[in-house]
Amino acid sequence: MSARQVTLAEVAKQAGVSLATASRVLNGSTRQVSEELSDRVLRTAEQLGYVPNASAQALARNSSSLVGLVVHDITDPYFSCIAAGVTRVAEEAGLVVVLGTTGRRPEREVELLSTLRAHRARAVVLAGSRTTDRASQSRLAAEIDAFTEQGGRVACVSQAKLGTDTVVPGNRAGGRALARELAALGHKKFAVLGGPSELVVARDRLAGFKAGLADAGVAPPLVVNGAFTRDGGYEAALEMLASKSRATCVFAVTDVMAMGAMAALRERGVRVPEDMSIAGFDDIPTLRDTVPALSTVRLPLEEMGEIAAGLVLDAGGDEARTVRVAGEVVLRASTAHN
Amino acid sequence: MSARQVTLAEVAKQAGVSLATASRVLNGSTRQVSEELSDRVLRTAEQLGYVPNASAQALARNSSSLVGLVVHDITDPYFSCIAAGVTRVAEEAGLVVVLGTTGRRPEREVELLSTLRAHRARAVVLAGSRTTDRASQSRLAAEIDAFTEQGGRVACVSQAKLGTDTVVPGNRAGGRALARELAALGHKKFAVLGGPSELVVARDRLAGFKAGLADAGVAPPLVVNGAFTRDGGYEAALEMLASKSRATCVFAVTDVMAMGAMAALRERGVRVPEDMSIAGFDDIPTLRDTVPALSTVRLPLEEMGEIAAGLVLDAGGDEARTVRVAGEVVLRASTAHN
DNA sequence: GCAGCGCTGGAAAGCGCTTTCCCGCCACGC
DNA sequence: GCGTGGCGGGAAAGCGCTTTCCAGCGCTGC
Repeated sequence: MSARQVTLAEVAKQAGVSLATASRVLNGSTRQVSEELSDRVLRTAEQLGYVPNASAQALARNSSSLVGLVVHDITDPYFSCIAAGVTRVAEEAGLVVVLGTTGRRPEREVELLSTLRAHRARAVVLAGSRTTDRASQSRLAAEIDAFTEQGGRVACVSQAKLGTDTVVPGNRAGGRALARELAALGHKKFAVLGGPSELVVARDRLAGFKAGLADAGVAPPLVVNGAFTRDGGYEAALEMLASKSRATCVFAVTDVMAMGAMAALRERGVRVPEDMSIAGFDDIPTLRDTVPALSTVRLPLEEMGEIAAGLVLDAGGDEARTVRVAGEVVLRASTAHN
Repeated sequence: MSARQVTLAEVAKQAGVSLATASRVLNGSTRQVSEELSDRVLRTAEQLGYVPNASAQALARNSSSLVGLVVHDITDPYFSCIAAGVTRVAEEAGLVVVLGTTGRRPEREVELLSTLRAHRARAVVLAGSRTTDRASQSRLAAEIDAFTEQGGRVACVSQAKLGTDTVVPGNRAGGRALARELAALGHKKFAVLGGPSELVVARDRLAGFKAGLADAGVAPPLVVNGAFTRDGGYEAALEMLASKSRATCVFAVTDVMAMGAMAALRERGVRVPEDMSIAGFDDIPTLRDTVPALSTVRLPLEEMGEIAAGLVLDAGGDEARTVRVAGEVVLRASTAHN
């Protein structure tokens, strides 16, 4: 037990140099160290199995090698893809990712940010979807300020307007383009399975979709709201069916919701796409294996994670940068002509 | 900018007490502090917005509030479910989860463990699958030793024999039970899409499956190895079809592989389950939405994550504990009588 | 020949917290 | 009345590192 951790001081003594020199060698400061000493230090460090104490470094430097990542639910493919992108970039930069999950509770987001601040995380990627709730928005904004004032950087995925770097998917444009293509298939009556009305992402996609229908001269859709999850889609689809709407095409604002909706349709004996067409949004990887294959608006999820991590990691200017990524409509077997 | 972080010293001065007292109040040491002072400290801390510096605490206490979680690929539902379980428990315990992804490279696992050690992580959950490669095994074992000697705890999911706490799913038993049930459906010729031959999990499941077939007096299966991924399953299935085996039932050692295999069968016009039955292992959540629904061996993935986190977080005795979780055969639409 | 410079090495002052040690105070027992 | 012990409070010594500051040295340039 307790084979006391090797410290820099031990390495220095062993190598016969000062603490300062050892530190300079082992972390590559701006200062030069003669090759001879440098070698000696490197060698003894190696031989003693020296591992720097990250907490001590963080304390001395007043900045750690931690990058925060806040998501609602890591089992949701949307988030796990973004997480993959973020971790890849962070790990390449020699940083370490701290994963926080909110379970979709806005106050958890604030707590997590505060924890991350306590840990002097260098940066945070907020991948949760923004709500329109005033109170939680302002608490979040306060935490973000506290975080940035302390020298940390914050980037958001798909939630602009917080004064931070942001990766914004073309939610509105994607919804609009999708609506047009669906209308072009000849559908006249649409339904939308929307997310909770306070979620900005859901609202944007819905608004875009409506605009697209309007472009095509099609009547506004029936809108049914549900939770932003697979089960939410399932419930919403049942409700839609119960409403006796005559929709021939339904748009779920999220692929996960669409999956739930398809399950509901299947159970009720509604054939896709013969009886009803259905489309989602995001193009999560699991879509590849659904039958029929789901039409959707493709978002480069992992890449979005990478971009967010990139934004948050390179110093950048003072002002908030925004990177827009376009969604691409992908029609597959789940949507047919009407 | 730089609204210097509030320190304990400032709180103490402001409240008119010593550093020691402030510390004792704000972290609940064994020592008592009079209610009056305590109140004063609490109040000023609140009012100044004091957030303790986690690095400093970690340094002073020589132990942090970090818990490591090492997985191969966070987008794989198997791992993301385990991750969900681990994060839930960790967050409840007021700890913070550090996510590391290996991309299935054993040496990455060692690197990550070393990083985690540098951060003085309190514990680590290794969710990757163990390989049989000697060299990487011993390097990993060395890192694990270093980690535990430094006071950290390590738990593994599904990889026993490393001298650590372990959550072991009934891979062998599950495979065996599945084979029996499948044989009971009347199938005589089986194929198995196995993972890479050096993965212990894959081998165990395969071995169990073979044993089950033997129990039922059925001939040994054709085994095709592929990567432990969706695409690996796809490729393996194609290879199996090309081999002209007369198998009527195929077992993929992983649900993700089974998904890929189903895609391959679909493409080749092989109907499931009419032409061929197929079963997987794990029961990842996405299975709910495949058509036909996939038969599998259900593992309580999130719970396994919770158990692992639980093991690693409560001190426990010195000796390695092992928790076995049983797999439960779930027959669904993808398997039919022959 | 000497002031001045650039460069390398080391001493030491922190970084923000925890915890030991010590001190003074009070209640108690004799 | 005084020694004792318990208890609440504070001073200060670290925890392991980074970084500033200073000392020494060999050069260059006038």
